[in-house]
Amino acid sequence: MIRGDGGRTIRAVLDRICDKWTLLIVATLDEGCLRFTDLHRQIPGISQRMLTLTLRNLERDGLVSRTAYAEVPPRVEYELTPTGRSLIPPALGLAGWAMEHIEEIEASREAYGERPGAGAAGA
Amino acid sequence: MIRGDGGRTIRAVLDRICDKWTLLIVATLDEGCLRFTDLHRQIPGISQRMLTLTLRNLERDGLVSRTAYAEVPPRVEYELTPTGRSLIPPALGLAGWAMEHIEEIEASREAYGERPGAGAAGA
DNA sequence: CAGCATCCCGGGGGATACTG
DNA sequence: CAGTATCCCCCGGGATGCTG
Repeated sequence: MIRGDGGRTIRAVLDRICDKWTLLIVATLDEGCLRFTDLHRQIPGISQRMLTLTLRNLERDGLVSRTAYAEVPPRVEYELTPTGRSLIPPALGLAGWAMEHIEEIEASREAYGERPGAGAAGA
Repeated sequence: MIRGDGGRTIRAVLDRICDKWTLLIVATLDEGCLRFTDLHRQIPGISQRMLTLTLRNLERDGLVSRTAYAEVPPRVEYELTPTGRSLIPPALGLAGWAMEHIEEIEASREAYGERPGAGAAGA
């Protein structure tokens, strides 16, 4: 179950992969080998700072491999490791759920606040 | 696929359910109806502030229902809605992955830094 | 018991500028 | 091109205290 041994273990991993960008990067790398700039372009809102940091973490955790080619115009390619690729299916599961339910979630959020009696407790 | 329509839609939902506490709370509520204090105790690290806020968001998004009993010792019960319950399976998928791979992730993290040639680029 | 208000700090993370 | 370093602001989120 999700909470595992008191939630500790799972929390650790969840904290790691559930940040703002990790899943997006992993998902993007599902396409295959990509260079830094490619990733940067394919992931709209990300800053190169966060891209770098997140990639470093992913590399450190063994989910992504980094290959630098010592060429004059530097080229660095990022690719999912087998472990990283194994994250794709469950990530797809979550993404699937997200896509299936986003509309009712947003509808519910709209409705909220119109509540009879709900004091609309500030932001 | 994960990135959906350019990543926008999915990002929205992911940002919502991937925060530090949401999945833990949903997981805990999988047990059934729980009162505020019960939740507070079952989720070790959480502050009542974050518990309240996260519950409010979950309620707002229609994943959790809140029932307040107008009794003298106030009693409020939280329960997963059908939508909320539908999140359990994919969440379990992710949790399963986390449990299966946490060891190699932590091992990989240990190994990192010992890299031959890796300039140990500061923090 | 449930939970809102307030204070306050750390750090997540964007923008910008510089380097190999 | 692929980063790194710096500045700096914002807000996540813990601690505490008060109310119904």
